[in-house]
Amino acid sequence: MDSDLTWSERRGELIHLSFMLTGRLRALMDQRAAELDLSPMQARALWVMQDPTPMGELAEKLHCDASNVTGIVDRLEDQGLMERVIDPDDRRRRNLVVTEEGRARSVSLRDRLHEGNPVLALTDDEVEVMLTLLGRMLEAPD
Amino acid sequence: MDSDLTWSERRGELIHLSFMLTGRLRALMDQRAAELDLSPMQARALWVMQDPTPMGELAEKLHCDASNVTGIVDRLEDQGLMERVIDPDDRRRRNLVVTEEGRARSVSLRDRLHEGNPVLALTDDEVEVMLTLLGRMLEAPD
DNA sequence: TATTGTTATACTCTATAACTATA
DNA sequence: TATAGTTATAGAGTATAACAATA
Repeated sequence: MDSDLTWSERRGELIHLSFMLTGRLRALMDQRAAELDLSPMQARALWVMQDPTPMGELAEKLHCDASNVTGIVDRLEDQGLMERVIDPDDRRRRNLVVTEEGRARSVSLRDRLHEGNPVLALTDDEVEVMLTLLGRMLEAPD
Repeated sequence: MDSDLTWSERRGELIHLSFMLTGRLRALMDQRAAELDLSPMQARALWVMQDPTPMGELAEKLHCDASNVTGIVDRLEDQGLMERVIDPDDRRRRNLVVTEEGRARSVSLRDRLHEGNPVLALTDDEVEVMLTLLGRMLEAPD
């Protein structure tokens, strides 16, 4: 069916454009993070964190191996932005807690991510539509 | 104005969700790339390339420093996926050309990026809307 | 025995600065 | 002098495998 081919092509185009947007947003995030002395992964850790979060759970949220999280959290701890707290119920587990300073840094990052964000090109109505579509794309399990 | 505050919050939510989608798409890209023996940056280079592209232009498209491109292209050349061709009009310039094998690898990657892509959660009509909105977000200069 | 997290390793990515060769 | 690209360097991210502590 011809129209089917067209739909397929449209989806291909959408996938391409979504990766182009991803590249832009990544560049924006990394640039703003660097202004705040945060490496890309440190920034993403602060971005996705909701304390308390065990190391392994943070690894999942960052889409990387658990062994990497050790170093990333080490450097965040060095900056006093995060703390490891041993879970009293399971002493193997380290619950990550964002410090007050870490939360302040996270808020600064969030504010800076508005400036120059491609999302600002949308009208208010389009923002609503986009929120709905993003919600549908993200509701599927990871 | 109250409604203004709401719009601002909506945009904040949209920015947050767009970065969550970015994280998902990055993980998907890196995973599929690895299956094809491509590092994340090698995959992105193939993804954004449109030959012939000088080194510096590829650096811009990858949002990274020009010095990094040397190594990335070295490794792509090692795999026979790309070639440096000295520009006859300006012998300082190296034009990058994707080889036939490189193009095949690129097509494989594109095909694999459809499987498990969050974009598949959208209906055909929603895809059309999303294409329009993405186009508006990306039309502004980088 | 299984799980949580760390360490060791080798490779890739990263920006900065100094360099080569062309223009 | 200016530009295109490379090299050197130091730091950060990456997966794999082996390990420690705890369950």
